Amino acid sequence: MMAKMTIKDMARLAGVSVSTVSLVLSNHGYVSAKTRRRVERIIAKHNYHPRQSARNLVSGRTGNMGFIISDIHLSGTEFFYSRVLLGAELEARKKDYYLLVTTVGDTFQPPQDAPRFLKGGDVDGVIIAGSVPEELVSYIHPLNIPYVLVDYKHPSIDSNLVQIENHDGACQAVEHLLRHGYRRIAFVGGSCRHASIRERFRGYQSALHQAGLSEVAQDDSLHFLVPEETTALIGARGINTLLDRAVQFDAVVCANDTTALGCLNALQERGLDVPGDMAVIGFDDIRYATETKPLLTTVHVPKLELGVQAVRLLFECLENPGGGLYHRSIGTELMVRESTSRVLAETGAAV
Amino acid sequence: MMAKMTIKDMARLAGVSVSTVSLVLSNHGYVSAKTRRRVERIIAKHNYHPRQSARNLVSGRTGNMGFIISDIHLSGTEFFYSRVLLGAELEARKKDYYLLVTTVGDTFQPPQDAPRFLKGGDVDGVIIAGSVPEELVSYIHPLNIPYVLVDYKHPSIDSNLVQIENHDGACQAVEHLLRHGYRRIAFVGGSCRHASIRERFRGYQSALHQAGLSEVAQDDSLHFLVPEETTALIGARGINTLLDRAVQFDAVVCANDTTALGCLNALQERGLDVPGDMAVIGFDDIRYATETKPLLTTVHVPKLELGVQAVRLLFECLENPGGGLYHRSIGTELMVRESTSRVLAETGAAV
DNA sequence: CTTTTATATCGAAGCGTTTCGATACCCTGT
DNA sequence: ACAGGGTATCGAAACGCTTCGATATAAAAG
Repeated sequence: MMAKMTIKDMARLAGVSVSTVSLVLSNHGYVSAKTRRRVERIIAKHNYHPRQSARNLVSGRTGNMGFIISDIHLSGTEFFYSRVLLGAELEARKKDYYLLVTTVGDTFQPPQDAPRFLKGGDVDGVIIAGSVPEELVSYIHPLNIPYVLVDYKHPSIDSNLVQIENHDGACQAVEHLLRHGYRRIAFVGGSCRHASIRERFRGYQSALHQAGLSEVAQDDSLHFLVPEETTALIGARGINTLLDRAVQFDAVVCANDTTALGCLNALQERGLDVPGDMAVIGFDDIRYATETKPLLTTVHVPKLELGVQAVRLLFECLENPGGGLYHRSIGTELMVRESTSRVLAETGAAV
Repeated sequence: MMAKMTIKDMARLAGVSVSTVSLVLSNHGYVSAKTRRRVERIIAKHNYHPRQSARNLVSGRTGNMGFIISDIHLSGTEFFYSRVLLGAELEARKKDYYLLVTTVGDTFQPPQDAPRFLKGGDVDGVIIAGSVPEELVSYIHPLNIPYVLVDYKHPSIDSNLVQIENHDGACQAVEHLLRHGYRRIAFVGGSCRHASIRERFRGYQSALHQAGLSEVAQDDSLHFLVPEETTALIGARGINTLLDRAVQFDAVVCANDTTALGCLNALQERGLDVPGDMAVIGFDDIRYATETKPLLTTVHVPKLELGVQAVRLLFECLENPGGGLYHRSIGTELMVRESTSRVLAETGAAV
């Protein structure tokens, strides 16, 4: 169609200088109301938009932020990080930033596998969502580019962090079960190398301690923890393992919802009723939690909010360079649904 | 740390002109082996990388492609489009392109809701994954910017397309069921406004026709189709509706795996055995298909490949402007697992 | 009525690249 | 010995924008 309009064209058409048009655009210096109107009309009429690359060139910033996620997390396990991405996008959009999304595999060779935007300096900051190879963090850290980790933590490097209150969430879960009369509470989960999962397990333990049930908290025959990525299969295997051990338990806290789904299936298959014979509680509140039978009681994690806060935090780093590290904790909320309502069910029956 | 290195610094350090460094970088004109080596050493030593915005400014291109996906698809339903995104990213990376990811809601008001990168001309092309508001396509189409639709089609506007061979896939599914002796085959699905789902339904019908079972293909009491987005709940509702109609059927083809999961759950709850009493077959081959009990037989859709092809197609458009429209069809593959293996099960029992 | 001060506009430099001639060299072939 | 062509290098313009003075006018202050 027509050639690309530039700021020069706008200036010519409006009968003013290029600088004036720029001032109108940026709302910076002095421009008379009359001139401003005229320029704005011309701009609107020709649907002119400044070229970002030109702006970037002079401003030195890029207007981009990198979003790194492991390929497994993006598309392999659950919707969790997609929602974090969505939240980040929405927030970045507000500040007119673009998200450059890239993925990393589970191995990471420093120079080759590094996202291009890091080498090229094409981003002003980076968000890393979920667990990634440690080497990635070690690589980025000395790069002197602001970055924030979401739901992940490097074992030795201190970074900007947006975290879930996993400990507290797991406590809520256990306390809920205790309130409903469950006492022998098991824990099932995969991915125990992930800090979040470990925190959940600790939260589970400390809530039991608090309640004077230390023998349950300590009883490893009630705990199924494996290093593999969490899948429904892991959950099923966990439940079956515990049941085959012939230990007594009447409830199970799962490391996340995916695991819980596996538990639900396995229990159903073995003819056990949930929540009649056994309560099941998840963590994350992914969508399937509301599509199971029975509906899954779980600890809701505000995933969008994680993304939003990550972006906000990153902006704070940008505006305040050398301002130390920030940590942000995002609270959880217990969603009571059907998989734990033994008491409610009984009450219901009594009515 | 140290200030940003520029091409000038490299030139100075290597004792050559800026243009020579540029020539080395781009591998274009004549550079003596000796000079090239020297320049390359300096570049490597200082870890210099050309600023993308400067390059873009002069080249006129942006090095970005837009990736638009509805927020529902990104994080609401299934992993399907996340994998398309992943495939697209991997392919774009090969050509040194960045993906600018953005989402659209289910309503779309032309100027305000339009992705910024479209207005600002910050992308060289656009990929649209999954169904989006029609207005989005109407908006982009006249913009004179190459775009390709993945697994979606505007009702009246002709676009570059990457499509799934839905019709064929559904035929494969039905033929598989027929081979295994199933005859009264139902169809359950949501989102029937989506072209892909409709094609699957048509494929289902035409395979039945081929087999001389037109009365099944035409019998609407065997078909459950609703306009809502597909969820497991829809699948459960579908199965229950059909069963409550008291029509005879021994197999069900689902519009996608999510629906199939709902069917599986509902059937189990009603005490029906799969595949003993009823075969269930899905479409898409999402990860949960391999985590159900029984494992779900389904039509595999190569999701990564959809993304890869979309990017390739977009590049063809870029290299060949005004070269007409391209259509690409991606084939499917039947994954026979447990939910349809009545014959195999019988055989197994007989052994 | 002159001196400040605030307001309005503009020209030009500069951001970091690529690319288009221009220049200079060294061979070859005649 | 000289035209011509391949090789090697460079200077300068251009890409589209922001921003820093400079200049000019009008309003406020002395």
